Amino acid sequence: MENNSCIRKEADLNQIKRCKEQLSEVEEAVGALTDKLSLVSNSVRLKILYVLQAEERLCVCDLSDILNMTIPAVSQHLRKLKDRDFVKSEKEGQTIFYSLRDDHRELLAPFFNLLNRQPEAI
Amino acid sequence: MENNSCIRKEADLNQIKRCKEQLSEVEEAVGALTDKLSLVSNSVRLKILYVLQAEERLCVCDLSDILNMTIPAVSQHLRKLKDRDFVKSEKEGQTIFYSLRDDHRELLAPFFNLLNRQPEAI
DNA sequence: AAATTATTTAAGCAAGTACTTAAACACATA
DNA sequence: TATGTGTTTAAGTACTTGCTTAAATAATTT
Repeated sequence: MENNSCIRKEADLNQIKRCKEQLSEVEEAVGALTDKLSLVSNSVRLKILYVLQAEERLCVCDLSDILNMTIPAVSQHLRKLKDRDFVKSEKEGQTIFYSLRDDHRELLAPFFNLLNRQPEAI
Repeated sequence: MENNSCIRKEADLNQIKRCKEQLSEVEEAVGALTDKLSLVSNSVRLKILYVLQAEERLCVCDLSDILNMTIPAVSQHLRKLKDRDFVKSEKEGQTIFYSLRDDHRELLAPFFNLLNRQPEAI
């Protein structure tokens, strides 16, 4: 990617410059946002977040049953969600309960709202 | 995934049943939402959407220059965005201009708002 | 201490993603 | 009609993802 010879004769160079500047300002924010969205854009993880929002807390075993998935599969999703501060865990005996953290409620709120409407709304 | 023998003795069966029911109601919506989020969760595509929102319209060549990527790489992202009704295209001579569609403005609005704040906001 | 229960971790693999390069296509101009 | 320009398409490939199964860990019960 060096041969930028493609630029049209009629290209608006000011527009291109402006876009580059605008993008450079949000570069970091774009990375932070897509990092989080890539977690939420998985249907299993979105379901986990959705039920946790409704139920306060659930253990790995509960989620495995609810989602009809193996324990390790669920556990691996939970780890990703925990690593990115979407959920927290608390141990009680040998059971580990997961619950939503407040960190990303603002990001998640519009999604939960959409889900609670008709599917056509999306 | 059949051996559901894991269920804890102390499991709240009503809670699990309730969760399953709630999930089955949003099943379709979850699929529709994650389908769209998986597009937006790519930083190149989010940048494309961001500049299109600010600039009304841009051609493939402009975007290639703005993003510092090859033309085919950009074109392939645009196709995905077009297939999912995020953008539309209009031909003018041999140049193809892309612009944002209104279809998913509601989904995108919170992201653009976040990007226009500080990176810490995300 | 041994066995059981709840969970995590690790290795392996099939599928998906995003790029690259080369070729094809469509329109415009010489 | 040949050449150049703007774009798409296709094939190949490196990387990532999300599952599976098996083994490891940790707390509880026998």
